[in-house]
Amino acid sequence: MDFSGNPDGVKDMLVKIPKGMKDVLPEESGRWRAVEAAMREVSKMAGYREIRTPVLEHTELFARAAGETSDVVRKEMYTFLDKGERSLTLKPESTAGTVRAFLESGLYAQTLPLKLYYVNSPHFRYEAPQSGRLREHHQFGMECFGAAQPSADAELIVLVVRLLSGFGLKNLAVRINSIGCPSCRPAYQQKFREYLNGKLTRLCKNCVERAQVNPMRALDCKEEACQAELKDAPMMLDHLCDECREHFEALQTYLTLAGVAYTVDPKIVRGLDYYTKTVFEVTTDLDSGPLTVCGGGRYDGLVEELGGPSIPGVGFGMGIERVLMLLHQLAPEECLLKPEAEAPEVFVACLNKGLAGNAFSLMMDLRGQGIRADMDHQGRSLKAQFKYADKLNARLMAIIGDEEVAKGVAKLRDMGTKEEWEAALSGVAAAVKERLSR
RNA sequence: GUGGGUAUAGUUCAGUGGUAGAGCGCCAGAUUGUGGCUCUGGAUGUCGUGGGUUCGAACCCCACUACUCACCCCA
Repeated sequence: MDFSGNPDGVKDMLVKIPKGMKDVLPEESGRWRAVEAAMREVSKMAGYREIRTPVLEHTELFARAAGETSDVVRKEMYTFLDKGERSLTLKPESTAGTVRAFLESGLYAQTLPLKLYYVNSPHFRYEAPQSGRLREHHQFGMECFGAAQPSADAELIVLVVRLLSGFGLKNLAVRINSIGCPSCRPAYQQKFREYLNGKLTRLCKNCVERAQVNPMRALDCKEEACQAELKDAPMMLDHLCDECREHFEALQTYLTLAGVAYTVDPKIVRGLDYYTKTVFEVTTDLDSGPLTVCGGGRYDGLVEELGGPSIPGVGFGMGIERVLMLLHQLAPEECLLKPEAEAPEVFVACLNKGLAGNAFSLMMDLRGQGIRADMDHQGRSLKAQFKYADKLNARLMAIIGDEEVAKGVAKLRDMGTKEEWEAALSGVAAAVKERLSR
């Protein structure tokens, strides 16, 4: 690439992807399509249907849904004013937009539950990028509206586990918790806040702040000192109301019925304020520590919070980049994800440029009959065409020289076995299909 | 926001003051109708940017920028 005509520095901006963004190159895109296809398939099997919501929403929507005190809203949103002075935000998560669409389109007036999924939904968070954490990432997510029963929570968790293990992923841990509901959480929060207030001098700066705005966040603080102080802290699980406790117990019964292993982790609280009752995470252990692949929970108050009727919801989000990252670490024989074949089935070569037209016609004929075919566009020598075809991983070659043209045939070569034979031009497609089916 | 690390060919990187290097990749030839292997040859660099020290800087010093990892938080 020649930038000699550009002033200094232009190259850096012009041919430079913005921070935290990533291109999906052809090398990778097949894997993306394969995981997306699997996600669509499991969704369909469970009666979930696809929804696509815009990348932009009104800033207020996320502030109301995620909660003003959440880190996402406080410091990680991509927010800007458009030309009409409206504050818009690139979505940091998809539940809020899904609820908005659910309400705005009147979907709640239809038969419930309504089960929705999205796949490859782009999300943006303005934060320092690092391994497994980009500013733009993509999520597969499922949301179920109007299902108050714990079987709906369990359905999602089981589906996630089966999806991921279907890819060949192992060492996945399902962790669940209940963070109560408006009838039991406030009393607990008061109690917990009082506990924290007695320890303020020994907690980290963040936890002191949390004690005021959102005390339960202190539970998953990574500071060892804080964890030590929290050892005897009151836990939400011990303060659930009857309804929440029964819900949580039933969820565990369903998971057991499905044969899904899980652990109860009373310290999972999640970063979004809208969750009620069930919260869960699916994590995997990397050298660098645990990595959350999927997180979700129940949000029975969210639809109402956003101005709709009182309709319960439950859902999750799964980071597609993270799933792909884990698949990448698997040994080839462990990875059960099979991207579709893209290599040419036939590469059409010609002996000299004068025969390029014949090769072109044959290639087009093969494509018309559903065969992936390719040819050289650089005027390469025959030898170089072989090398090129080899690079492309072509299964067969069809060679056209002056002799072949005179006889009205093409010479076929199996690139694996080196076998060669002739086929009449009109019968090349049939010969190729016969060979490929072996 | 806080703290590390890195920046040299298309790419991965070596090079600790004195001629700009290697592997891989790319192109060509050995093999004028045949790929993978081998051998031979070839092209490709303002050594991130700006300043300083020095007879001399890719190398030492300062600043800046970018990237990257970790913390925080999350998918």
